[in-house]
Amino acid sequence: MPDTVPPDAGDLLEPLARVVRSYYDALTAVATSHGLSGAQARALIALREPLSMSALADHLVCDASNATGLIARMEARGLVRRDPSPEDRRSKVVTATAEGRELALRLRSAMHTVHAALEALTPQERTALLPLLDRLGDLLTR
Amino acid sequence: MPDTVPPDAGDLLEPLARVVRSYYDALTAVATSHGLSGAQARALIALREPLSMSALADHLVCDASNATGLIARMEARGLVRRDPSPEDRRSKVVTATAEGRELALRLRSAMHTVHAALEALTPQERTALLPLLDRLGDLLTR
DNA sequence: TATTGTTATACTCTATAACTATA
DNA sequence: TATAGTTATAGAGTATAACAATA
Repeated sequence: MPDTVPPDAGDLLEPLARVVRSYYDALTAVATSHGLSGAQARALIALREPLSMSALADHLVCDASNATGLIARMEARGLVRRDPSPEDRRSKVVTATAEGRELALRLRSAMHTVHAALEALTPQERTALLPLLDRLGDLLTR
Repeated sequence: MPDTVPPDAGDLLEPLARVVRSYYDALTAVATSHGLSGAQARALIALREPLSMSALADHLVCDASNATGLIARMEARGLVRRDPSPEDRRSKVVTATAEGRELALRLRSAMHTVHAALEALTPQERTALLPLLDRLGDLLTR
């Protein structure tokens, strides 16, 4: 008779919170090491493809006026550009500059802290973890 | 021959990010539904026990002047109290009021979104998840 | 009339520097 | 001298309301 009493939800909450915190700490450390706020890092990562101001605000889940200020600061720093849309003269297209794209690349690749932790798992652990994470994500977002 | 090719770290990153995002969304939704900012919620949760201003700033990992403004706003709202320390006349002790403690209770118990998702796992899934979360937390924080 | 983006305004969070009172 | 807390100041992120240009 193995001692496999299933843990209750409370037993899982603490280690889950620890994983979440570590994940966020790693990501914000990367952003600030490149002199970016979290909001700016998120915007830059979203700008893989050019986006209109409203599409960007939707993506960042913030008000359009907020996006205006955010992008204005990033434009002043040379990370993005705002061009008039050729299709709709009300609209503007936000594009990452070469410098912005290069920084975004470093931001993405510099998620290596989290990536390395996942690499350090054994193949068995990885195989076991994947469906559990999928399931948990489904449960949390439904 | 089962198709158990172990997933690489990239395969795990996306579902992990989804879990993390859902977790944070749930927590901030709880805080804002009670009219609290994230910083205020964190402070209130930290104040299970009375703390000095500097101990609170340490806990929140922010500057002391930041804690002054934060606690001043919460004090104006009747959530906390600042009393002179009887031991060190330079120091003040921050204590949650009855209203603040009641709100903190609701904040803690209202983590039910995450809790419910964990409850919805099968006993087998919970048993499998716990050691993996522990291991991942260790890898991320070391 | 509705939409896109901006400006004006205001509040919170955050930090640095200078200050007071106390140790 | 060093520490605890505050104030003054500044900048970033956030939202609401009002506005111009365009659809």
